Amino acid sequence: MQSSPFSHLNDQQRQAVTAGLGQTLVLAGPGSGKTRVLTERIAYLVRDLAVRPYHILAVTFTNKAAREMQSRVEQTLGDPCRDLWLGTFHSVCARMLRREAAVLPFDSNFVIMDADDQDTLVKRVLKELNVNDKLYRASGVHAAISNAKNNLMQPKDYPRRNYRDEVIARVYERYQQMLLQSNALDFDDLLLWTVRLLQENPDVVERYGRRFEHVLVDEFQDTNTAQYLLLKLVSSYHQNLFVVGDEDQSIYRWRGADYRNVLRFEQDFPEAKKILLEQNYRSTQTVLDAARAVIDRNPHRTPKHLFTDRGSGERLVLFEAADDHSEATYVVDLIGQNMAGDRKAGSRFAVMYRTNAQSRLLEEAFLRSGLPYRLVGAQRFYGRREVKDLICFLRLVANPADEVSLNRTINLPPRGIGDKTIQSLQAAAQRAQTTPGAALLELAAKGERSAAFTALGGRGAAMLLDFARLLAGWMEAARQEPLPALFDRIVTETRYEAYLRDGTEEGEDRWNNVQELRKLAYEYQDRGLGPFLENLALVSDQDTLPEDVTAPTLLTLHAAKGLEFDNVFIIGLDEGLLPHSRSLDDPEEMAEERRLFYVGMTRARNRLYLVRSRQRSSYGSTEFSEPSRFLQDIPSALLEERGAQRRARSTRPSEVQASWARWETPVPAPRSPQIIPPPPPAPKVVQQQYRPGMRVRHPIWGEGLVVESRVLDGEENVDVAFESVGFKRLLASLARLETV
DNA sequence: GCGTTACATATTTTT
DNA sequence: TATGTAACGC
Repeated sequence: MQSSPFSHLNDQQRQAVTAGLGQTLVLAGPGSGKTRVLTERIAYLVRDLAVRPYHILAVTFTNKAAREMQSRVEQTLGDPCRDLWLGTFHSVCARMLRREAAVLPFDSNFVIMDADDQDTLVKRVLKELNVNDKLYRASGVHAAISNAKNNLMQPKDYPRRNYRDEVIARVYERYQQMLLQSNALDFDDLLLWTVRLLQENPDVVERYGRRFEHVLVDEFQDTNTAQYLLLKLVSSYHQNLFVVGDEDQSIYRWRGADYRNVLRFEQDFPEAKKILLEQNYRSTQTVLDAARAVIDRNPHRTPKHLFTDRGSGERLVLFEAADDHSEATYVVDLIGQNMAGDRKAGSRFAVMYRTNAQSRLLEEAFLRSGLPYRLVGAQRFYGRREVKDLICFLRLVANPADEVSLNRTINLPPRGIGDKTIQSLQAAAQRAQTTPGAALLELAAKGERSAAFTALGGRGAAMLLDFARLLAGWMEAARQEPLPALFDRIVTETRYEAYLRDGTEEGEDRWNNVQELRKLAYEYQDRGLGPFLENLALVSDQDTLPEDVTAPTLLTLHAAKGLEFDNVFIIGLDEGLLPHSRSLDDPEEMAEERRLFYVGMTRARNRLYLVRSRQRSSYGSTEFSEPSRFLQDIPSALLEERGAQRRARSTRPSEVQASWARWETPVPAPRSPQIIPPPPPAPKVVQQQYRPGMRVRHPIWGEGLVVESRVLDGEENVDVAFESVGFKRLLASLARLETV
């Protein structure tokens, strides 16, 4: 059937897959088949160019993407491809660092600290250095440190422009010291140390450079400075760097991601080939046009003209609810009606929102309606206290130098070791030039008669000795017994079960989570403790989510990236929420909010519902809100308005409107000018000249298509999609438009 | 050392 | 509103 091996690809995709040597930049719009391009490219290299998988490195951001790519490559090639080095940035780095630990200031069995641990550690340093933690909030300092690391700044490089910088630099320095003392790296370190490793060791960079004949990267727009440099280093020998991304889907700026790496790539490699994937296989043209109208307003991007052969499809629905309760009810009712009793149809729906807090009213509405739902993200399995507790016990066993884990577990469940005792242990360790963990183990080895024991003195010492013996026993068990046995031993010997199961329902839930974790440990019994811990640190929750493929999905816009659904609801389209109030004063952040909305819109295959509410309660108090500025950018020809205003005018409410009307609560009379609903359209004093669908010519921008035209304040406003510059809003009286 | 109460705080969270 | 943290008193 397949005459050519690439007959299933479009021209642009084929060009990308078979691109020659050197650097290649593939700008892939949403739904344009970028995963397919990446996997086909790998298969092409192996099958047609006889590149050994051993010489290929492919990097992604998520484990999910890595797994998917791995299995698709295997499918295409019909070979397990074990030598292919494919993984997330962080796992690839961890692997390299463990291999090359000989030239690094830590052991190959280092532990990886997650965001929680980093926070804990920052707090400890703030306390230790007597920093005013009201003025220097841990989260802010942590962010500053993380930012510095992402930009490859070490403590000594930290710019000290003011007193605050001075403080942060001091905290950073001590923080870094403590990590190394604990034989630990945080997420950012994985990247930072790898870059340093390659920069400072010519033989190492040459070894890896020679090995990786081809380097491929997914979601390139989300790379930070460290990752960008890493890619350059690792591809420095063969110079075959193939990156796929989309500036318009960069939504992790706040984590150091910089979509401008796309521009930097073009500057650094002027010879690079650039390929645009613009054919969309997911959405209707209406959805694409609406999304484009929104994203085209962002500066500094490559304009893209997404098209589809799926047809124009239905208009978007814009619904304005009276308050946030009816917003949620509207969504759930509509989903219920559309599912029409077919339980399995639920998976075709997704509800997306800016903040996790918004899921709550939705959940309540789902519960009331009796429909099942699937919530992505919100409370993270590994973040749960009891799960984290046990992970820390295990981490301590693997690496007794880990002070964060030691501090967390030493008095867990409460066994009479308080702050004071911990402090004296720390002091004793410092005197002996060792870590508290090592001091404990020594205590366990020598017992009551040791000098260390007497030095600690009194009741604290006895308690410490108890714990030290437990720890020593577990370490022995870790050497002798399989992982699940170690796990059980820890749970039993700490009486953790009794501590959790306090008779409450919550206690049972927590205990169940412990059982879940044990199951996972069981799966790792062949690989052992080290790999288990690394996996816990580097694997996200989405990977372990129980997949109920039949229920509607509730998720944040961030979590939605990379997914698609037949019907998408985006709720909370209000100023202050989307765009979020925190991004109002920074144009870069505002541009990111726009991208976030764009990502959400382009998840929809068929129908897109945009929902807002005139009033919503936050932190207990109720406030009025105005429609999101992004809504104005969508040509009204693409929208079907439903909801409060529309209902007032309509003589015969639709069934949907009738159903949500039950829940609607009366809107209090507006009291201040800014909450008065938009005025009714001004009376038409001008005859409309342009209609959607007409082709027009502009003296500068050339030909374009009228998407929408309406009369406002006696002026005809025309929205035109130009082939050259994209979307523009013009005044008919001023712009010298000609009809073609 | 531990449990209670008052109080501040509040995006997004691939790894 | 709800949640986590800090100070307080036993």
